[in-house]
Amino acid sequence: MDYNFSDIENSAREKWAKEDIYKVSNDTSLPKYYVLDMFPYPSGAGLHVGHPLGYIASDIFSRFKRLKGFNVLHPMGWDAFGLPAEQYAIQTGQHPAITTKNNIDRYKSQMNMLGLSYDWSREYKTSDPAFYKWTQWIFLKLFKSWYNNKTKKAEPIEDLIAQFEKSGTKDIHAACGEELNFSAEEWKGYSEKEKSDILFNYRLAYLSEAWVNWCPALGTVLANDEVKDGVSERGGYPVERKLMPQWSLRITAYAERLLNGLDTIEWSESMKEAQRNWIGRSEGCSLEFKIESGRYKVTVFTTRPDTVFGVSFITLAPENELVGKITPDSHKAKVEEYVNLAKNKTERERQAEVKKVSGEFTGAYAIHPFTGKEIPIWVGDYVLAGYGTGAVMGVPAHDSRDHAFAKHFGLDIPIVIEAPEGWDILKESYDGKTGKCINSDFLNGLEVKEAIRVVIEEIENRGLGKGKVNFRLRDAAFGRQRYWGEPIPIYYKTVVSRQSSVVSEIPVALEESELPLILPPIDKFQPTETGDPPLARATDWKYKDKDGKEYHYEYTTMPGWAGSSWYYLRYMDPNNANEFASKDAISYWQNIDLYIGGAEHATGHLLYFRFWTKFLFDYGLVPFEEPAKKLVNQGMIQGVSAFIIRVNFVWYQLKNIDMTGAKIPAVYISKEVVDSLPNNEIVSNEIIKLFHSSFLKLNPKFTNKIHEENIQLRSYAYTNIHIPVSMVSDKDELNIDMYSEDWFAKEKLSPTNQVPIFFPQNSKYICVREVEKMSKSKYNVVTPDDVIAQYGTDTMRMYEMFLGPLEMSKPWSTQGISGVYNFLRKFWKLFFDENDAFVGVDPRVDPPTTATPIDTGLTHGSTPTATPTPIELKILHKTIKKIEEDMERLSFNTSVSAFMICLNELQELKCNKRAILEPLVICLSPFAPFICEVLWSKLGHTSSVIKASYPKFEEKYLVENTFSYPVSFNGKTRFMLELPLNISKEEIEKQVLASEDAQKWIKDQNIKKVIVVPNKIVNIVLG
RNA sequence: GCCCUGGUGGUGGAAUUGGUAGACACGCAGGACUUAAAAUCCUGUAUUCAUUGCGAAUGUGCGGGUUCAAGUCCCGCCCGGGGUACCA
Repeated sequence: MDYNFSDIENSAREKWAKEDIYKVSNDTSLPKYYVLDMFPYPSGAGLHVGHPLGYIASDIFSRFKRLKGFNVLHPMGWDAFGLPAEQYAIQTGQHPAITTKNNIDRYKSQMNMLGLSYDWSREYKTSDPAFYKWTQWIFLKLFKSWYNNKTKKAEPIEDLIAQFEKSGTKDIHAACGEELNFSAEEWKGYSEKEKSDILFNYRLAYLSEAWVNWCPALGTVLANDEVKDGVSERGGYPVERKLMPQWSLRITAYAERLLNGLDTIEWSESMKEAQRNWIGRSEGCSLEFKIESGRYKVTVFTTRPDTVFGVSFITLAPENELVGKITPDSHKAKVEEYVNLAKNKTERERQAEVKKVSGEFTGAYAIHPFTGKEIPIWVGDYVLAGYGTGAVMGVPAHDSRDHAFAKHFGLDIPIVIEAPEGWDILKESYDGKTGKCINSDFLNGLEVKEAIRVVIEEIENRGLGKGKVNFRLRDAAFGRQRYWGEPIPIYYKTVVSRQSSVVSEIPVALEESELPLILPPIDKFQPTETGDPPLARATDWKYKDKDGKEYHYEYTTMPGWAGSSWYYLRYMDPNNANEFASKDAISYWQNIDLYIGGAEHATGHLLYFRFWTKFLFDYGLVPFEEPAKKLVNQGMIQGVSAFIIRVNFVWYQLKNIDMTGAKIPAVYISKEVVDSLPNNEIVSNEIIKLFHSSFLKLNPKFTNKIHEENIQLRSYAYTNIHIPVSMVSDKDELNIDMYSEDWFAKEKLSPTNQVPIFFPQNSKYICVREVEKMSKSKYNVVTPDDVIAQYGTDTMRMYEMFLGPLEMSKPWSTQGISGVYNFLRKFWKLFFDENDAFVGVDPRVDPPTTATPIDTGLTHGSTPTATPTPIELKILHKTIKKIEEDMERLSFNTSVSAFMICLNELQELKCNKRAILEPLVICLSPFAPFICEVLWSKLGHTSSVIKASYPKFEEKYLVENTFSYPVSFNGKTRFMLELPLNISKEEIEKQVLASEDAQKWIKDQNIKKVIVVPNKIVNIVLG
């Protein structure tokens, strides 16, 4: 009986569907284990071969944990809100909900094809009101909270209001936008609008005028992590800086906890580092400089207060409010011109001009707090408005940017640190190097580290500033001028101010009972003519109060990362209408034990979902501070693209069609062309750019082939590569001719269903191979569908694991897939005898004598007739142990090879004993569930192999009484010597030295030393 | 620039705590079966030299070092991948 993967898959699928095998219960006494994949945004392209890498790994691990007796939560859902669906809607008018649904269906069928063991009864999509009700609910919770720096947690805003009413801002240590000072009386005197504005300074979800990343092409605001190199991550459109009212989340309040929490979780070092850098904690102090005129003062933040005597100027950010206030009339025109110029620059221009020094003298001077000297105040766009105080003290001798600035404008460069050797004091910053203060009054002679401590003390004593910790992390922009997202549950109440009778709007939160605020239908997805977000188009979408008065809702929607910030909790209790998840469900499942997903979410999702978890923790809504104990980032499977540049093609008409009904064209490359391919065909990006106008990009199958064939150019003759006709559609430009069938005859090739593209000997071309992220626009996408159709799911699963370590990125290639396929075929054959019947395995004897853990669901018999030999048992238990160890460190590639080794050895012994093969089927089942399920039932089990128990490893079968010692001389291994295990070091040494082989190597040389490491090695040092 | 990663045969990769480098697989070469091909099976396969057999030397990006012993640890470089970028 041959290995027929499609029959096998069908029969296994049928069985699982009947038993609803992946259903997970919350109500169990078993220990829990939570394995989660980052849920995907279902894009139009479907899954490509890169997606399953993580899914397969987590699936194998889940199945393994189940065999080990855990109740495993392994769910999947959909991150359904997002930009692409809306962009598509704008272009086509098709509602994003429809596109999204179609895409989800496609994804789901592909996932099922991969045999992923998700409990689909827990599936949801973030765009479903039953789900986003709770996203809105958490938003409201944030809106109604402030962060108390004293208790280090979020607290209800009512408590803060109560304190304001009692004693104003006295003794309040809150995370806030700016430090405010008012008394209880003042607070009580404020208008409703003023109170609302003040509270926004403290709320964790707040509305404020903020500099945002505005993307005109997308018509929306983007978060910092959605902007790359000054352009939008999605689409690559230019991004500008714009001041506008903006919903934000006060993630900065959690900066310290987000940073410290990293030490408690098992994430890769690079991931933690990326988050640490993004949070960017730096210690230093604030320092005030009085301005000459006396009315104003500048506060700077510095990490190097020890260099305070080296300050020769102060620079303000162009956006700093002080600029307008302190600039004397004599300098006003020039300064304003500069400020406007700087403000109007796009992010990209600003970044591109990083190395260009620009600035303007304000005409104002500050007084040095220690020397009393006058210091000129400048404006410069190298100072960022959003970081620290938007002002820096210029220490040109010890900071490279200040140095460049001073040099450019001819300012003084006083040296205040003695440069130790190896430290280019003008160019490099201080990073743990040592140096002593000079020309610094009371700091003279002190080490940098010590000087920082002393000077901060002095600054604090004189009331000039205080030691401070600054974070690079900014609050997260939370509003998008978009339709396809969660509506923000806020409406705007109009109020008339008592004093001025000015009408203003106050944002008011919906009541919990009014949730969800449902996304209304709209006719067009563009912004309105007045520039309002698309939601302003919604008709009959108003908040009505008790008196029937109508107010408009917030028009912006939540960003893509809102739903994903808490989604992992919903799987625990997905249909709960009263809570985001019940307390019982959360306390059973706890946080994620293993989280698998792409590393590209390092500073986005992975930071936000830690933030939301900590927030929920503060209210006792979840009993843990970190959402994921262990995180593994699967590597990216890259696409390979080939570029054929300046080439003449010869075209052959399609004749046949393949089994799916599609025409399969192919490409032939002549021997001459291949022979002349440069060995190193990977040309740098520079060349690609140079030829950008004249190359044709080819489909990945073609590319893989080029990749493979180049390796073996010597024996290379011809290759045929499938290539979609659409890919060569610009054939006119490529001078493509029909080619005759004679040519095929001559070349001994079959022209059936092939479109040959011929590279004549004299054509000029360059072939370039490029490895990059798979993307539809790059024509380098390979879907798992084709691979599965050809080799089956079990092969696909094992092959993706066999490619290499999970975390490593690698280009996709099917080179080597036959190794895995052959393995499964041979494994299958092990169960059948020469007559192709499933009698190869010995039957069991009726009636059962003893119960063993592996005979769950057995219909007949229990004791195998054939007794396994010690060597067979050794092979089995060696494998059981190895797989278990590899699982612990998620080393799936080595487990696959362990199975191969095991099979090779059993094949050698022609072993077909039930006692060996039955446990092996269980071990292999997480990797190749289909074949194992079918073999399992052929072995006589009625229940699924999924319900089996992982075989118990028995050390006793591996015990050896001899060890084969490698004996080396001066570190070089010369021969092996088999010795008993239980003899002493001295005895080993004696026996080794006495051996014939050793004598041959020693001859008359002097033995200096003999190192014996029991069970490892013997090394003899001669000389 | 800074931070993180990685660099091992023709290829993907293995070597888990410093202890036989190259497991496993692909590819390739030779052989068996076959009219032939495919499939399958067997043998070989790091490099160089030697080859009648035995062998020998070199070898984990480069240069040093520690050690009886280094792919693994230390110092200094080079190259690839990812992140970040006036963060004071």
